[in-house]
Amino acid sequence: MSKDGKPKTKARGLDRAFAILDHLCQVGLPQRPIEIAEGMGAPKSSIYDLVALLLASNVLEKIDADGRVFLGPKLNFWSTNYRKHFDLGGIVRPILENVTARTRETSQFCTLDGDKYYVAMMNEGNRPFRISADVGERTPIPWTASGRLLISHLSDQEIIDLIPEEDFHLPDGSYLEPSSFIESVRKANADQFFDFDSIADNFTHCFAAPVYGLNNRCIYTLCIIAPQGDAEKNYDEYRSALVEAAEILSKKLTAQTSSMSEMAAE
Amino acid sequence: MSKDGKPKTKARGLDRAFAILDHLCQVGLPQRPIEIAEGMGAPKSSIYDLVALLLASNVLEKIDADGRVFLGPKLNFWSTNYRKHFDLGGIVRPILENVTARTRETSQFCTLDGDKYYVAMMNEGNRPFRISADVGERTPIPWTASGRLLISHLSDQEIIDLIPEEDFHLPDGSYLEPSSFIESVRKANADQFFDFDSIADNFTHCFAAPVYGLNNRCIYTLCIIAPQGDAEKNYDEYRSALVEAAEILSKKLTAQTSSMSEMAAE
DNA sequence: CAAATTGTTCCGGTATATCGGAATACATAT
DNA sequence: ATATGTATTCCGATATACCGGAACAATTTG
Repeated sequence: MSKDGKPKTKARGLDRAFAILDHLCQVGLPQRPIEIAEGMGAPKSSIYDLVALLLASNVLEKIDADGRVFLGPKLNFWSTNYRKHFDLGGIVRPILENVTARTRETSQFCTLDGDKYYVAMMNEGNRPFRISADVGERTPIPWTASGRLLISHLSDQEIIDLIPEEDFHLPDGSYLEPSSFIESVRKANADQFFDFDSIADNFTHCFAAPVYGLNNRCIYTLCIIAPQGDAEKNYDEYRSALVEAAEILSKKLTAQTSSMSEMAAE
Repeated sequence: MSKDGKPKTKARGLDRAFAILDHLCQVGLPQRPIEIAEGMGAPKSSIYDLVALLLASNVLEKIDADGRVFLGPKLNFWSTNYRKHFDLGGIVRPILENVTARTRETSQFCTLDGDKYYVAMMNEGNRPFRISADVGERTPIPWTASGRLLISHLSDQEIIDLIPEEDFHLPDGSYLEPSSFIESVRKANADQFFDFDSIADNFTHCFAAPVYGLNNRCIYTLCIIAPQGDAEKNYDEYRSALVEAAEILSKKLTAQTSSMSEMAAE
């Protein structure tokens, strides 16, 4: 590290490679190596190297003749194995369907990726409307109801450290005080539930219930996105549907995980 | 590189990291770093390093207090994005269900990972029985009907180079001559179809039809696993059901890919 | 067709990742 | 407790990956 402000340290290939994958997720479209390098602010030659390596292992895939690449089939292979063991998909899908059947609203299965929230699975309600966040799209934690639950195991300081300053600036331009955000986190944890009028639009209401994994940490949430009128009218009904579904899911998922580690321990 | 037979070259972190993921897929259970190192025949200290890095980026996940790790939630995030764009899942699932509805047999969606075949999606038939290969399990290409189609774009030499010698030894102990395997590959390609009595057991029959991607390469297959009696009785019916489904799927998937690359090109 | 611009490959110096082996921590048996 | 065995961390030498910049190729523009 040099004496002035520039750390000037070489980035590790692994981290850069993963950053490429994250970058492509964010862009959501195939890109050429140079676009990736510029988009990430990374050295060109390194990105060319890494893209070639990732193509060779099929972690990236060449999409067109112009050299654009995107997430590759190897990821599908790994995730097929991941999902086989935790069986997200098989377990979660019917539960979402059940929630939507009971409430007729759009239901989602959400979790964290680093310091962001994302929707891992979605089940459209009977009268679908444009949802703020699409499947797989990373969204600032404070913008979401689920976010309150997903970080409730952290201390105040850890929360402050985790969440980037800019994520407290809500999409409507207003600023959410970290302290009042943390208050809502504590309340969500106490209630094992959180709901509020969506801050991404002004006509929907979000309900979120925690799904617990090992050592009772909330690792996923189930949530419902409903028009505010419906939400008010059916509040108790929706809330209990969601909480019950989340409890069932917690049991099923922890059963999975513990049976797997027992098998590993022979 | 030393003078005797030992190349003695350091492995690149990326490749080893990916090898760790592949190894865990193969084992199918959480493992401790030392088990991974020994299972892969890799240097211990390197594996400890890499496992720590992969844990930090959530590509691996700590499963129990003994330090066992397994595929992590980051893979789920990436694959959520992968699947969102290619929408395997959304497109393939109903097609498999349709095939199974028409034939009442177990249907599968298969592809390659490196020099091995695997089942990426499965739909159990109305009277399920134990299938030879589970979802996500890597199987030698020559053991499968789909394998013939998935490599049919390769030259004879490329096929020989790709497939490890030992994969021509079938599970029943017999040896399949590469030349006669290649013959069956060429026939499969000409027929755009392949079927045979399963070589993993002696009571099922496998049908496979090609799903084509860009430049008309067979990148996936649809297949049916049926009891031999049923297979014979309903041969034409099953075959056409599968071929029709595969054609529909080819169209849908290529439409996806090309629309994506058009968007990227603005 | 030349010039300018943009995209890709090549190359070499140096920061650093890999890996053998030693040191240490942990677990189990004596 | 002590001994024995196993798992993990630490450490340092050196092979090599990363990256700046030059060379080269492709594409667009005048």
